[in-house]
Amino acid sequence: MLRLTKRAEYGLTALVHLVDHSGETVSARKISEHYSLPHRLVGEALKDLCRAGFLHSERGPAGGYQLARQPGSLTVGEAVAALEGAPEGTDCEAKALVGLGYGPLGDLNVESKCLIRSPLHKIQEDIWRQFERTTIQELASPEFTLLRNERGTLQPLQTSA
Amino acid sequence: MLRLTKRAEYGLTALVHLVDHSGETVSARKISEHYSLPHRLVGEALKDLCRAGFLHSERGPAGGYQLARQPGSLTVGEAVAALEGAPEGTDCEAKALVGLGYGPLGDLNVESKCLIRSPLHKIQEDIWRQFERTTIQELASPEFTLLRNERGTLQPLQTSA
DNA sequence: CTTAATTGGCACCCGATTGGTGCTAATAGA
DNA sequence: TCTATTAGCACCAATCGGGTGCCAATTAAG
Ligand code: SF4
Ligand code: SF4
Repeated sequence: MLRLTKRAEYGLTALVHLVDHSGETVSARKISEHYSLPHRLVGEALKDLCRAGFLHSERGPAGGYQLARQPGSLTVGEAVAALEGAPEGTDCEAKALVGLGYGPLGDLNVESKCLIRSPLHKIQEDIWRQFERTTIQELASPEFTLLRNERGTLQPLQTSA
Repeated sequence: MLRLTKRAEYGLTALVHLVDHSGETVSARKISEHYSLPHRLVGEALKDLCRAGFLHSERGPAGGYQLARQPGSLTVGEAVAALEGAPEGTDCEAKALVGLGYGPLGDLNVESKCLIRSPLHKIQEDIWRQFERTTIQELASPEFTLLRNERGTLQPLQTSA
């Protein structure tokens, strides 16, 4: 129920690992052994991410992968879409308005103009919007989330205890 | 990929329908016919919601279901958990802190203290947190979302166009 | 009392999805 | 040459999920 595929999980794990080892060239085997994952599947996920242009690959011994984009600009949504496909084209009038620049981008509540009243549809939209505004940088280093919310209502936990 | 089950979809649809027909007793057949859904599955979903105590049921002809709770206090998380099960017990130290009252409830960013660095886990948590703070009232009447965000950064879309 | 329409509960089937592997080619360092 | 890697794709087996069958219990209507 409501879970990402293993392929997506492995891909995101690999991405986080590559963020943490920025600059290095890491092979699929290294990553799979580090997290005790089936190395062939990790390889498949990395291939997907490479095909999508998120990684540089190098063959041969001492080959492997590197990040090809800034981790702060690569969103979870893009990664998941590359790994297991984006949800079917959910285009409606409300969404078109966003694309045309009406209303503030990012955090606007599209639901207020939702036309087809399918609760499932709205929820899918909610999830996907969250994916598209979450970067793998935030995934790897949660402290970056605070930056994104500088204008929001979120407050860091008090560690005084 | 990353989708709710049909059972959850039908259940949420039925809940929204019951919100819109508050006070009435609506049968599974009526709902299924209204939305062109397989009526047996809608029935199964309604049974789940009834077992969870979210609905009152009445048998016999002219029987059916009614909401047993205020739609503004019944969250999507509760409904989905009853319909297709909650995610496995994701309890960690960071979450325990929330339960003990450290930090503001609701919108705090638990990730800043996340111990096990599994990106999948964080994402599941993100989604589930959103579920738990979304009520079926908001699902049925999006304008209620504005109320919830009165202190937030969200702005309603300009309908001037 | 009989009938019909509903909820309640559960088992079962079948098709789709998915986790995982096999196999082969291309690349490149030692 | 040998080996370790990526690239690509097909394929299998197990699980999951949508949907149905079946029957009992309940209750309104005739
Ligand atoms: S959920 Fe509503 S607002 Fe969002 S794309 Fe679908 S119809 Fe449009
Ligand atoms: S995602 Fe992190 S903070 Fe949330 S429950 Fe899991 S370990 Fe705890």
